[in-house]
Amino acid sequence: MRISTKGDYATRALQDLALHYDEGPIPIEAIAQRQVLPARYLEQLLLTLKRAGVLASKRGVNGGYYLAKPPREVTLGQVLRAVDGPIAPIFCVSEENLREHCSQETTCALRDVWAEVRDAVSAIVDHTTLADICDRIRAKTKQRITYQI
Amino acid sequence: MRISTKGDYATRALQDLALHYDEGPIPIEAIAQRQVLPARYLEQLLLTLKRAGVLASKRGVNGGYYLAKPPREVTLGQVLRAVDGPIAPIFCVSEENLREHCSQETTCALRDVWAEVRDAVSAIVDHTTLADICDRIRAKTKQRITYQI
DNA sequence: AGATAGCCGACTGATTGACTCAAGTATTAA
DNA sequence: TTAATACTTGAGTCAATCAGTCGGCTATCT
Ligand code: FES
Ligand code: FES
Repeated sequence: MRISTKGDYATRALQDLALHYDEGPIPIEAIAQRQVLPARYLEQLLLTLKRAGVLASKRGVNGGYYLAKPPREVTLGQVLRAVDGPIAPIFCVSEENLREHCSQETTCALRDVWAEVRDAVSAIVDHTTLADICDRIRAKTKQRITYQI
Repeated sequence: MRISTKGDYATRALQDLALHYDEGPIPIEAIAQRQVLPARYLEQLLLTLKRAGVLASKRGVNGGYYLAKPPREVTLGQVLRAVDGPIAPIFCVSEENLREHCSQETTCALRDVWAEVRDAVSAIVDHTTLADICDRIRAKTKQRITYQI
């Protein structure tokens, strides 16, 4: 039940871009350094995120990537589905793949359980937006500062 | 977010064993045929399940595998953790691995989300027992028969 | 003794994961 | 107009994991 580094890296990158929303395009290299991610690898992740409509980009000097929509409108679910596939833990409960049926469906109750799992995970990632992430980080940071003083 | 074939096959096999609880030891080959699974592969899965305390076995003629505990006391979580690793979607929220910390923890709100996901999945698989699975199957079958008549 | 069936370790092939690289194109600043 | 910047594209690499097989051993029952 792991998410891949793609999902990990992509969400970290988006978290970073959300924190720097309104600062114009941000180059891959800047994100990679702040989040400590391999730049050339991140490159292709951001590209697929762009193709998925989550990101937009600007080339050349002062170019970079930026969110195509405000942080409030981007969910983790969109990001995860874009870089990894569907959320479903097993093919026979995938939102796509509706044609392909499991041979044992009639005598198998596991399918229902996997569907529950899928729905539970979806419920979380589809309701958590980048804005929520930012809020949590700011809350954390504030708390840390308060205690430090 | 996929479960591997190990998790898939193991749960299918246990579902089968639970349905045939009280029938004494059941040979691998019988399970493999009923559930349409590769027998030699299933062999090693059942063995790890035995080492995990979920199954017991008897050798020789009329031997086979059987549940070490009644179906009511075996959860899918136990099975999944035995054949695949921990449920956590990412290493930094794994129940084990408590020493290893993520470099970015203080400026990363994703960790909390992955923890939510882990808890949501755990809640399902740790509360679903093989007995629940059997009940569901029997309910399904009954329904099917009712409609067929 | 012979048949059955689990136990154990090793081995393999294919796929996927996690990257890296080279060359190209658009944009801007000097 | 040239140079620098930075995204775009496609291909290539390397290792690990996955999914499964195989041979031989040991225990048990008839
Ligand atoms: S695993 Fe697909 S129906 Fe049981
Ligand atoms: S991913 Fe581990 S703390 Fe953010």
